[in-house]
Amino acid sequence: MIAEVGASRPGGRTARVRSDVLAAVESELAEHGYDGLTIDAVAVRSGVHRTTLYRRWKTVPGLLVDLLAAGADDSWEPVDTGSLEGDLIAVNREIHAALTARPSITQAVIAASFRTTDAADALTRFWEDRYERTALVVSRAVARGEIPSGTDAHQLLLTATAPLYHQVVLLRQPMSRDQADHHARIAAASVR
Amino acid sequence: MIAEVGASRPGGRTARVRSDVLAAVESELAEHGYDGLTIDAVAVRSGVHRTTLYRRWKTVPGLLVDLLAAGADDSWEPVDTGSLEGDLIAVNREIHAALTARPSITQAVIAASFRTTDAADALTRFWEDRYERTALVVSRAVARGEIPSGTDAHQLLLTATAPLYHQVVLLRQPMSRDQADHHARIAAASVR
DNA sequence: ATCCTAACGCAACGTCCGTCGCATTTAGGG
DNA sequence: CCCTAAATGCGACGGACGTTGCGTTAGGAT
Repeated sequence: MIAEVGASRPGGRTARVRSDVLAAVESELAEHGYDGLTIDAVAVRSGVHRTTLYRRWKTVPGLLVDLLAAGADDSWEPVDTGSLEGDLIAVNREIHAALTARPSITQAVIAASFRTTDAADALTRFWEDRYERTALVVSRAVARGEIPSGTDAHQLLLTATAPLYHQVVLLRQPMSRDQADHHARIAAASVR
Repeated sequence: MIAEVGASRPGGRTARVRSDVLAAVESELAEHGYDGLTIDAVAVRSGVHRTTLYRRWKTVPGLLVDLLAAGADDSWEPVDTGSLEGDLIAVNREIHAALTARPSITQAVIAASFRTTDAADALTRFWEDRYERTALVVSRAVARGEIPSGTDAHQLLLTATAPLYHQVVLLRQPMSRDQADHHARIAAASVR
């Protein structure tokens, strides 16, 4: 439904159609925002027929999920700054950048996740993967002897990252990079 | 558009229609969830005509906003437990209850806020009001001498409450009351 | 008790959205 | 180079959604 993995005919026109469509989605998103995102508009802009969009992506959330998948880096790892606090700050700055980008694909997918269970599941899986990978900063800190070995990685990452998401996505208020750093420091200090 | 404040004829049938409709919204929400919530279904269940719903509430998000307004307590105040940590735990438990209720009106309004700017604005105003009132726990703690007077109330409340919202609403994973308490304690400890 | 009009009920209409059947193109293998 | 089937293009259809004009009901004031 989403990925072209294992598709029987992934090359040539099919791939071209996909990239055209996803590019159109991003442009439409930038111009009209999520609530103004329409399958028809994407079809017109991309030059791909409506029916094809309905067949391959079904819904607007489906388009955004695929856009997220196309942009996801399978080899992503949290940067190693040499300290837990530094690592958490780096993580928060990445999230900050993703949420304040124009258009923010992350924010669009979040919005989409409230409309179809498919999108909700895709986003949940994406985040589970990301939080799992990010847990590396905790095990590195344990290895350095910065924090005790029993530390709950997820709770720690939640303390660091949740305020950022909450402030920007749900409270819909701006958050400066300094504030994002601040919450990373609080999280780092909470486990010392 | 939303509130009946200052309406020219708020009594009798009009009020009855409103409560019938809002009750139907809650029932439909419980049975079919937010994405299954339809104006037509609410009309049928409530016995109120479609046209009336479109005229008074316009959209599904409009219905949910009014439901939120109807349930909002204008005299709400955070409970005073005698300590900052206790107060924050109490706040988090209220949020926890609101998010895990079935149906959770809060979650439904959050979903609605991604569809219309009206709903987004209403939710933002609601939360601004709540966070402002909740800042009382911070000033009480300052008065007690628990924390320094320059403490940023919003950042502190963000540290305490954001993990709860993030885990349940965005990550869509369960959060125990103990975990909610835990994050309240971290927040309290972060300003000592 | 009577009147006025806000609020509601009702039916019909137009539009938008998603689907379906069929024709056409083209990727990928023989 | 040809053949097959997957993928796309195309037009039309049906249904859901929101709107509009008009008639009816009932709240609130005189």
